[in-house]
Amino acid sequence: MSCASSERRIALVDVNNFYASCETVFNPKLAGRPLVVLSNNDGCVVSRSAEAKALGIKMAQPWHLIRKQAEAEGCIAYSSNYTLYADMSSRVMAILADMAPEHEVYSIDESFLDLTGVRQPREHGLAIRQRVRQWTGLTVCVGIGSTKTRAKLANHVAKKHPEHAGAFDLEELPAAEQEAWLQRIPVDEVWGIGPRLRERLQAMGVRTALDLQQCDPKAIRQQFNVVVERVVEELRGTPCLDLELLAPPKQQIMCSRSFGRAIVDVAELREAVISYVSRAAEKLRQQQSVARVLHVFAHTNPFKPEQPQYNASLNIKLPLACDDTLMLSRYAGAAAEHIYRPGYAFKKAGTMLMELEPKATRQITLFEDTDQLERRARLNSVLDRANVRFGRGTLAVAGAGTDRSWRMNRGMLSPPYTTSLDHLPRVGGASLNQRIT
DNA sequence: TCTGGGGTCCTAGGACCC
DNA sequence: TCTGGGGTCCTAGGACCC
Repeated sequence: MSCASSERRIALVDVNNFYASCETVFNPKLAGRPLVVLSNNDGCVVSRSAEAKALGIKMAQPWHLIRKQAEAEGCIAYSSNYTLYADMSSRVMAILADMAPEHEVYSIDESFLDLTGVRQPREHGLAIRQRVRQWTGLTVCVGIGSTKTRAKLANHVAKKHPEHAGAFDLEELPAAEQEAWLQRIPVDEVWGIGPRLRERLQAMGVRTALDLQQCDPKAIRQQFNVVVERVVEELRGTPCLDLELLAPPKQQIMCSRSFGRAIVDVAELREAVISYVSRAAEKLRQQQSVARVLHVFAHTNPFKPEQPQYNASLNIKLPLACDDTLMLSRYAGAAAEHIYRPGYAFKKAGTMLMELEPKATRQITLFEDTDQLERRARLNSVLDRANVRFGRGTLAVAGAGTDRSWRMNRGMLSPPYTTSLDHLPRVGGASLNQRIT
């Protein structure tokens, strides 16, 4: 007995040009203009409006190399405003959660929805699109398929072919039409096929998504590995990847940054590393884990090969797994001093917390001072609450420095429109805040 | 002056053991 | 002359994703 409605249907919903679109929502004058959002330190292009794409601006291009030309063509650049994007993301995700029984938040702007059993999946996709647009001002595309990989492909079609109105269901088509679409899609547009695999596949004559789908999975496993084999199976409609409804806890937590200017002083390197490990510890406590290993690294600017280069890192096994900012800061500071070498211009440093385990089942050691641990836990919780309520960095360990002139550059940052009363958009000349006060 | 940050999974190969 | 073999664990590095 075949019952169409019981077949697995996965939708991939993603926001078009997410960061650039967030900026436009709050500054409508930007609509229709070429606009890019830059990575930290205003380094690379990480999001582009349709008009910026039309100018030929590519993802990940260093801004300083294309700035002159782009600005001459009327392109506007913004520094990335993650506070704003994270808030907009949670609004979109709340809508999606409401429109499907189960969904997986896959990234800041993408979500997989389970539409199995929905009678007209594509119509539902259009409804999702309509609601997100109305409630947030953002535009999403919806791709529907029997596996995650096919949903991704369908999403690609929805984005590239406006005649589908932003929602495309691969499975509602007859087999011949499905194949025709797959044949139009280059193999490296398939989820999981990057530049290296594309090269190897092309050498074998596998150029399109259809070519890859028609490969023998077992042969692919022989020549590549189990990951590529799963891609082929998913393309053929055999699910290998399930929806992950609950995000599993991270296995490692990293915080690293490039500096706004090079650091030559050990005291500054120490400050930077301590401020990064503080942030990492905050994330660690958020997921209620403790870390057993701390990794600290720093390096010079690889893009300046004429300058002396130095790459250093240190792994520290902690005496007990912990989530304590003060303790982690002490070790991170010592590590920074240990890897520091005079005579080098450091451009980037970072910390990683590894070998994480749930705090609840942490192994207790024989000699630990329980009272001290409890006092520290209370201190960290005050730290976290203050920083949530009054903004990141309100309370910090002194070792993280107060001047921080090495901090990243964000010269073109938009206001935190949605998360600060002071920056609510103004209507009729007066902000809500002014009326309140 | 100016080139991001944060993750995951898999594999190969070495160390070590019996 | 002739120099095992299999298992496990760990780590580094590759490849991918957004």
